[in-house]
Parts: sequence; structure tokens; C-alpha cells
Amino acid sequence: MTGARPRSRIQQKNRETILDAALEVFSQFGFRGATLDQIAEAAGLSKPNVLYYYPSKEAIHTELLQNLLDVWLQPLRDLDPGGDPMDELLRYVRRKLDMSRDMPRESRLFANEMLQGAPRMGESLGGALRALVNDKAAVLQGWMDSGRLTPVPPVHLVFSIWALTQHYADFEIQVRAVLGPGHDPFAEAEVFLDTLFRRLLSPQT
Amino acid sequence: MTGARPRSRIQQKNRETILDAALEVFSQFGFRGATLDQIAEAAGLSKPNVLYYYPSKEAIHTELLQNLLDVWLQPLRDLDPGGDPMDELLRYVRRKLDMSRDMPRESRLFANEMLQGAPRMGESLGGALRALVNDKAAVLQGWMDSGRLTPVPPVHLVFSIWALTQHYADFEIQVRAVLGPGHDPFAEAEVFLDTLFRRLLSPQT
DNA sequence: GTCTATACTCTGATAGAC
DNA sequence: GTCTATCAGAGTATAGAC
Repeated sequence: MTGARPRSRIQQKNRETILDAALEVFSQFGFRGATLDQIAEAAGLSKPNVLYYYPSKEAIHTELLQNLLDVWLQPLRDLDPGGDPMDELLRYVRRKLDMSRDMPRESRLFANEMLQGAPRMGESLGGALRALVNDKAAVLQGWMDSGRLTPVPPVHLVFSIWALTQHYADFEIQVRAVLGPGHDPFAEAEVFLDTLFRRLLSPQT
Repeated sequence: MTGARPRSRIQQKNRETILDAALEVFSQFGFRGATLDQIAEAAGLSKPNVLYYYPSKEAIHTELLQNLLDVWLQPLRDLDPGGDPMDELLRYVRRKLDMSRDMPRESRLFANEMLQGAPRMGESLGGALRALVNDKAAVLQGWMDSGRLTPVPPVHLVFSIWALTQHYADFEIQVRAVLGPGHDPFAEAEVFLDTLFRRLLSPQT
């Protein structure tokens, strides 16, 4: 019996409820703008009860952020150096767009942290994140060197995928306002982004 | 003597100082996360003195937002239907990227407002903004119909320009962390985005 | 485990002297 | 126009009953 202390079923469930409520609030208002009252309200618990499960507002936020980066970067980790370059890249784009559609709150939590200068994530950015991106950038560069993708700066290519896919989650309110009713932003984006990256990266014969 | 009440030189100067300080703070922490103490501190004024020039925290934020949309959309307004399509589009991209480099705080203020669901901007999004985008989308569509640009969904093309350029301001901390020292993100982005949109939109002969 | 009550700090805003 | 003092309310967190 090593590792984290065991927790009862009800404890586990309440902790998850709190995290979900906190994600809702933090992703919209940022750390400072969010209040424990809002989180407790969204979780259907009293404020002291929330603080029974987590020692502080900061602790809740920290746990959310720590889980986030793992989930967020999984599609990039899964980029397979042995796969077909264009297939792999377009699949990465599609998976990132799916995450924007299915996990917009996580996307906004991340965006909020970046806007604030990543005060609670700083080390990971220059460490794990940077290492992963550079690793995958080398894979992309290899594909370009062998003529299977048109050469572009690989790190900026990754930035462009992040920017284009996350925009549909982070600026969803604007996207919907501009498109008006009767549109499916994510379905349209999927087609558009597929076209965009094909045109950008298809080798000229 | 009609219109706004006249203000002394010192009044004008202090109001500008406050707006600049508030932009700094609001763009980082959002409306709820920002405090008058921070704004006063950044402005070098006492808190009551700040409230001498503006009746409330909300009033400062409102004035910032109202000025913002005008400035922010000027490059799009300037897209000239009579110009050369590719030149006009690439110039638009370049100007938006310049704004990300020179006005990152404004970009982040806007992003913060979007992340929160645009509670203090909602009407403008579906009104003036939507009208402008649809107007310019028609221009783009015309260029595509005449074969001078490769056809893509014009509104999503505009979204892609916003996403790609604003990313370098809003996620600047991440961009710099991943690139590491010795890089000029905006200079590299200018070249990359020029390439990207050329490849996407150059008509195939 | 959950609640009420409460301590204490922060925050937006005002009063009033200078 | 600017300051000190201060108020009322919101906010984080804790104490202690149940």
C-alpha cells in the first residue's frame, strides 16, 4: 500500500465534482477573477465543504493545471515518426480541433494562464513543453528534408496548428457571432484546416 | 461649444495615464481579476485619485473596450476591393501581425473579453463586427470567383488570419519559451505567414 | 462529512481636509 | 486636484457544532 492515501468513493466523487466546477469558473474568469463562492455554487456544495476537499483555491487551480498539460499535449506526443507525414500531420490537426470542440473549457483555462504570463506554469513551458516540441519539430524537419513535406519552419508550423485549432474554442463566442445561426463552426473548420495544411505542405512535384 | 465638456491639460494627461495603466492590468487579469489598487499603482496615482477621473472601475474598462474595437478592425476596413487581391491580403496579414507586436496588451484585452463570453461587448460582435466581416468576405469571395485567389471559405480565412496573428501576442510567453533565446518570433512569423497564405491562396495555373 | 458562524483581509467607493 | 481616513461588502479561510 504505497502512494497516495486512499479515498472513499464519495470523496473521490466530490473531488471530481469540485474540479469540474472549478474548471468552469477558472476557464472563464482566470485565477484571480474566479471566486470560491462561484465554484461552490457550480459544484452544489457549501464553501467550507469545498475547502474540506482542497486546502485552498490555489490548490484546486494547481491540480487543474497539472492535469491539463498532460491531456493537452497527448495528440502531439502521438505524432508517429514512422507514419505517413501528411496523414500524421492532418490527423494531429483533426485531433486538436476535436479537443477544441469537446474540451473548450480546458482550452480557455490554458489560454487564461498564457494571457497572464503563465505565472503557475512557467517551468513546464521552457522544460517539458519545449522539449516535446523540439523533439517533434525534428521529426517534421526530417520529413521536409526527405521531400515528403514542403519545407517550412517546423516550430512555427506547430504554433500555427495550435493557433488555428484553439481559436475555435477560445474565441467561440466571436466565431458564432460572426457566422450567425445555421453554421457548424467546427465542421466547417475541419474542412478548411484540412485544405489549408494540405496546400501548405503538399510537396510540389 | 457643443459636445464633450472641455478638460484641462493635466486632466487629459492623467486620464491617459490611467487608461494606459488599466490596459496593462485588465489585459493580464481580466475585468474581475484586476483591482483598482493595481491600476492606481501602475498609474502612479492614489486610488481615490483614479476614481476622481473615472466614476468606477467599470467605466475605465468600458472606455478601453470602446476604443479597442475601432483600432482593432482598422486593417480589415482598409482592405481595398480595388487593389490586387494577393497584395491586399498579405498586407492585411502583415498589419495584423504588426499590431500583435506593437499592441500586445490590446490583443490580450480583447482575448480576455472573448474568453469570458464577451459580456461587455456582445452587441458589437453580432452587429458592427459581423457586418464588417461579411462585407469583406464578399470582397474575398469576388476575388475567388474571378480566379484571382484560390477558393476557400472567406469568413474562415479571416478567422485564420486573426488566429495566426493574434496567437503571437496572446501566447507570446509560450512562443518565447518554446523557441528559446536568440529568436525574433515576430520576424519569423512574418516570413512564415507570408508563405502560408501565398501557398493557400495562389491560384493554380 | 457537512453545516453555521465568524475571523480577517481585500476591494470598490465615498467623505472631507488641504 | 490630491490626499488620508474610512465604510460597506465581498472574498479566503478557519473554528467548532452536529
